[in-house]
Amino acid sequence: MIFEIDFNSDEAFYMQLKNQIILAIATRSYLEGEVLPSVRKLSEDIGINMHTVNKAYTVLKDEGFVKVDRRGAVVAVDINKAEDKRLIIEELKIIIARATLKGIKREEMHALIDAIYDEY
Amino acid sequence: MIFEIDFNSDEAFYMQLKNQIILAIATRSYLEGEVLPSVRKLSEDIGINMHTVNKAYTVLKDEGFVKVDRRGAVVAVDINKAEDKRLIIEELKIIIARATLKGIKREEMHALIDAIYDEY
DNA sequence: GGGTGTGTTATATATTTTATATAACACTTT
DNA sequence: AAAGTGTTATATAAAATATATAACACACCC
Repeated sequence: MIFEIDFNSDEAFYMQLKNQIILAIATRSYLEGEVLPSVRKLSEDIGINMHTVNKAYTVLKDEGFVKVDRRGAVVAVDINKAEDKRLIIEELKIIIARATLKGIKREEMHALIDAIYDEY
Repeated sequence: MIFEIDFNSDEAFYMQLKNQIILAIATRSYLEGEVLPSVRKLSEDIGINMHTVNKAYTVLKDEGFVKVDRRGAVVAVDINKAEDKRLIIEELKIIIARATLKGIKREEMHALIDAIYDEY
């Protein structure tokens, strides 16, 4: 799996990487129990600092997507945490507010959701 | 309409305000053509700096939700901008990746979407 | 016409966040 | 033993965020 940092983006590097890893897990590019690349290896591959990769891994751990031990960062999704779900719904409200105002009707949104779920 | 800043949140003040204003527009608390509170008034009301409110307004302008003239910031949603839609879809992919991993199934997501659309 | 209220711009300062660099530590695996 | 893990510590630099004070150009109203 190749991750890529957009150095011109205004999104923080660690956040870009975190999101790409979440997408990789959702699309089964990484399976439960698999070990992510080491912070040193990945930082070299994508051209950012080791500590920035480490921050991405730490956030992924805090958000319940991986567990980290001496072997490395292992995919381990912590499901059914009420707090996670609440946060997701809050973010959904905002993005759908934007979507409605930008002319995305309910039916189109459902179609988008289905298309995305089909990839996961 | 009352906006409120969570001073303990790790989300930037201008971003909190920006999102609350978008929600207010989506829920018809502010209608097309209405003037938002002045930057000075609103900054006093919610307890943050004038320039921070101004930044929220500027971002809302850049994202096509208001137009700003000498009268103030007027609600004026710029619909059907392809770039806006593309960005929304990108963000949807990430949030739905998180949702699926956290156990939110397709049917539940559709239900959530409907519930949110019902409020708009 | 003068006062008030707009957004806007400029300058300055302080804090926090982000990113990088180097080094070392404790532990595991080979 | 050697190499590879995450982790911690320290340091530095740049960018983002937030605040403060002041002024400007314009619109509106009494």
